[in-house]
Amino acid sequence: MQQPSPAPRRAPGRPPRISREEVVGTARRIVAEEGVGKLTMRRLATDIGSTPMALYHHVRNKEELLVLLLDDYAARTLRPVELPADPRERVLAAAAAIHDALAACPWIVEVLAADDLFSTHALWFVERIVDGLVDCGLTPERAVQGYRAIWYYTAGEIVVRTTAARRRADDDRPTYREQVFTGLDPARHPRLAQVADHWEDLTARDTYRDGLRALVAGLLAAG
Amino acid sequence: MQQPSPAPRRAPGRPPRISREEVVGTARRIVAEEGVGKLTMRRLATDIGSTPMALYHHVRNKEELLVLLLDDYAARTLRPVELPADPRERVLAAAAAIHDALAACPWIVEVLAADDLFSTHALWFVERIVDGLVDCGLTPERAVQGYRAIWYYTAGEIVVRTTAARRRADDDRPTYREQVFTGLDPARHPRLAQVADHWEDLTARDTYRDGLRALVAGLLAAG
DNA sequence: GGCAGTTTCTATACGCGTAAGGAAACTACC
DNA sequence: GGTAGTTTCCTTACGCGTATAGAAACTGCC
Repeated sequence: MQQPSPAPRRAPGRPPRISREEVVGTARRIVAEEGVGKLTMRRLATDIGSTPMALYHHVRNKEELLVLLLDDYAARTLRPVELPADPRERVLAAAAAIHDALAACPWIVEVLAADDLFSTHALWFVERIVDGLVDCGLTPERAVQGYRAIWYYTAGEIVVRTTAARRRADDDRPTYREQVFTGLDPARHPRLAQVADHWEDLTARDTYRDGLRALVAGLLAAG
Repeated sequence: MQQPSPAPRRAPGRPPRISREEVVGTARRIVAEEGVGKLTMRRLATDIGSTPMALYHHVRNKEELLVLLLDDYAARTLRPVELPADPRERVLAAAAAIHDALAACPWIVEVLAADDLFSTHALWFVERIVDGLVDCGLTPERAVQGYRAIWYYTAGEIVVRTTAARRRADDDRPTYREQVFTGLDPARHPRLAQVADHWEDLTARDTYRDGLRALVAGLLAAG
């Protein structure tokens, strides 16, 4: 009977002085304290007490670091919670939970544009969404497609809104939207001209849940 | 009776040697011939026969250049077309037209995350969508919110899909998705485990129009 | 002609992400 | 102990976007 493999025999090669956890943890601190704009590989290296290129043995590149940061964030904030018993409401609540968690930390926007399963720690919610859709009568296949539609809608909402907000922030010139509406020809675009005055208010309003409800209703009706 | 203002009197200051149109046009050529990855301010400057910083008098920064490029692209491809008479089908067709045009040039993804009105030249389609929703019985306000939901869904679909594709392209390691699914615990995530095998196929399928149809149906039912 | 005023272009420099290559620190085997 | 192999770390360097400062080329007014 030989030892299977978990022998704690030291690995060959130079022993590491920093760990992936330390990299991610320090990065999280920098982001939390000074914003994602201050997170550079060079800064991160000096904070850890190492050199920039040393980081690349623990993290493939900066993008992967950001993905790990998002995963870390999800692990800390996304916890299984009490969800409604009614399946449709369960879908809505799970999607809204993901949405609100992501919307609360707007720095991940670029990472967000990642994939449909953005984090292991969000899997619980994904499961709840797919499960709820199945309980509503969808086939598993259609439930997955429904989940994807919800994810597109959610990710799109966050990406569009936060990048628009960011541009407004570091940019004092008039919005592209404003330019469009001032030069609007009521003859060619009567509907838009009609709502031009309210547009700003309408877009400022948070209508994520309304759209989500409509999307889910449509998905269920189609299935 | 004095001349109103369109006197072609030369403006003061050093006469420009390059124009914004030339900048955008050359940028378009580079992108078309060698891809957006080859478009750098330095390369653009040498192609024009100028210096990098000279570009910044005609374009605020690279992001604005990309926005202009997108606008230019929209101007060339988005033309008013024959749309269905039925208002709901009109909404679907207009949204799909925007979607297909954008999906066909995946380099704009970051720019896409811009705003709800991404280009003057898409206004015609936006008008058609809002107008169609009103004709379906929505109030103008709800029609605008409906348009925004459609835009979120559309932009999200494109952003998510193209960045996922890009990552797969310049990355031979297993997908994050694959990693997640291999380590999936059927006890905790029965639904996901159930569809794990089909997931790859399901996500490869283009379900944009299905989701769009569901979303619009839900929007109309709610209004 | 000369002297503002205005606009455009150029030179230089900074910090960024990271590719390439070599030095350093360990294990395993002789 | 010596040598080979392996992993980690450091040094250097490249091209990127662009901030800053000043030179250059024009107009209008004296």
